[in-house]
Amino acid sequence: MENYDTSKKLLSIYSILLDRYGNRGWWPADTPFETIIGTILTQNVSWNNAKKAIDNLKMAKLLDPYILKNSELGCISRQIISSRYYNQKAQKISTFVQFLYSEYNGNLDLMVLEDLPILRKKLLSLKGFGEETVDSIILYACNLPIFVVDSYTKRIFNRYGFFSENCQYSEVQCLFTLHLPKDVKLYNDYHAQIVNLGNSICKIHPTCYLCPIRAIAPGIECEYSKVRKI
DNA sequence: ACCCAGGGCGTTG
DNA sequence: CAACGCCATGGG
Repeated sequence: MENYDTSKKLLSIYSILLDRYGNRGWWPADTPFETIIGTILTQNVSWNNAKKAIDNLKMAKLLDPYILKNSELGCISRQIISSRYYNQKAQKISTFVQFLYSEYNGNLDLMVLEDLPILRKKLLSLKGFGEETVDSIILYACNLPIFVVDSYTKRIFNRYGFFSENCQYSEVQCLFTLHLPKDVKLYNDYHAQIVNLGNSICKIHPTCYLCPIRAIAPGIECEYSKVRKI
């Protein structure tokens, strides 16, 4: 937390969101394995669509590493059509469970013991697993401290003037990790609050992602010059 | 009929 | 490396 002002602002924004929306209780899943499947299925699709796909996998008794490892791709993709890009996502699920067995004997508890930077590098090497998905797995399934960045995070905090447009994932991630205490609970709920904000913003104000924060956070100003059409 | 959701990869210039 | 096209559902 080298820059006190930035730390103060970020903590202040979180505090306001927490007061207003309450702890989001992420990730919405029964098990860490379900969380991981969820991170794959929710790529560029609404959670509603991803959730349906997970429910279908459950009903088909497929939501299990061993079962999935021995399932045909078509068998998996049939159950996850609602999640969009279902063929690619079936492949990603298959890729992960094969990785889980080859590296950790199919045991997530062993994966969690891995050194964080090494685990991150290994997961990033899997086809279809980019930074956001990998960090979501590490934070929400492994409960290890890494800050997750998504398009909402970039959009919202860019408009607060925290960084320039078209910034790299790592730049945004550093903003949070350098200025917030390294706390899994905080990382967990902060990202959840941002997503919640992104999901609910349009209902509050159709043209400005910042207004809800601004409305509840006097003193933290929205840069309207940067506001464009959603 | 639009629009866009809790991305990532491969291919261009 | 940025700017695309591609993948290919469902709710508003």
